[in-house]
Amino acid sequence: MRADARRNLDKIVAAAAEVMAERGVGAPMEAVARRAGVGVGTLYRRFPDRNALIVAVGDHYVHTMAQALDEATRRTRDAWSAVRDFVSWAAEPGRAALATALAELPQETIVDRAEFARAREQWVRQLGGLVSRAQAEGSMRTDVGVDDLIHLLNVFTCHPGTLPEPVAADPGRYLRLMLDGMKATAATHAPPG
Amino acid sequence: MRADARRNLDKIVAAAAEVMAERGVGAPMEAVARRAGVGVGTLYRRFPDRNALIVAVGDHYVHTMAQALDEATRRTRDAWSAVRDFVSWAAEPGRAALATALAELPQETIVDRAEFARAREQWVRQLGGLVSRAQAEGSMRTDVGVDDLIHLLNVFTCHPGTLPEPVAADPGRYLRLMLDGMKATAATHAPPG
DNA sequence: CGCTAAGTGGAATGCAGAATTCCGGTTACG
DNA sequence: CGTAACCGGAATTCTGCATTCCACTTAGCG
Repeated sequence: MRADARRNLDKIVAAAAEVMAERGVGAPMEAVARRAGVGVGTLYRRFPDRNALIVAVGDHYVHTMAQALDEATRRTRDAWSAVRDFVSWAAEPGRAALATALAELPQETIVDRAEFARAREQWVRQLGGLVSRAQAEGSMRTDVGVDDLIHLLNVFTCHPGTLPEPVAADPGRYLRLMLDGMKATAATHAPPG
Repeated sequence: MRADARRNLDKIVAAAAEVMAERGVGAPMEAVARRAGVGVGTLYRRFPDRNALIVAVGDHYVHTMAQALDEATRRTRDAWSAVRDFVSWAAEPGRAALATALAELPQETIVDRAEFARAREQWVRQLGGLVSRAQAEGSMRTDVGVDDLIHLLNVFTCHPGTLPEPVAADPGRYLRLMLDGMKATAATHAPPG
């Protein structure tokens, strides 16, 4: 594969991640091409159909996510701070793009891609471990779980286009509000059941 | 106006509210018609264009909202509980529909409808008063405001289609988490500056 | 009960925007 | 330099929605 082709391919995946975050996985192929600074022809040569592109974005996402989680874990002593750090990182602009894959793909095509599933499962478990530790350390409510965390991450991070503008502008602020609600001291209500 | 026509008109507004909540104000007219159980012809006879329909939905929304707020305020002594009550009410299934109007209309057409603007302003102010009282009573963080509350309501209540399924299924749970994060005791961070 | 104006559904039409193809023109690199 | 690998984007086809129109029903008056 020629060097320039390789470069374009990377640009395309990055662009696709961004565009799909903004407009959903069904975003026009041409929008992706334009954002990547290539022609539609180039896009189609590399990714025969939309699914192929989605798969690429999904892989990219899962990989990046796991890596960030690793770092957050390694950097901090207490679990709660690590969770906080990771969430803040994930909410940063540009990261948003990646989450779309996670949010919308399950219904599409990636689910049955073993490799993707495994990678995703890995970082979810990793985050889950952190949550458990935080709860064991008594710094996090026990009536919320990893899934809640992930869902909320998705809510504030996917489809920025459908979010009220101020929220889209600083999802981190709201995510942190959410985290404050998840702290052990914040619990006011009986656990669900 | 014939009785059956009247019935259909009501069904249409209700359906439009639902559909617009799910798919945005630009939702296909046919989808609205189908949901309402009428033909597109009927829809167009009553509402010559999309705007007319949006206006109807918007009015319906604002009116319902103000009323609910009234009740919540009247029913409870302390402001924080009233806020809680109102938010819970607004998150109930079926209510979601209405919020879209608020979230997307300003850029569209309704803004210049004095009546709508006034009604909206009224209930926002009303909720704002509640928030101020809650803060004065020391039960709510002072680094968040009415706008935050409204934005979050919109996030969890509009476009249920773009929300992760569990969140769409019970937005109230997450909204309450959020409220817990807004309680005075939950503040961990310096107010934004 | 019968009449008719009011009301109805949905097929038909027109169009905007997106998907996908194709190929004459470039460019990396042996 | 030569050429196989790449490009961009015009051209064409496809899809989905808005909007119109009219033959068919029905509420409700006399």
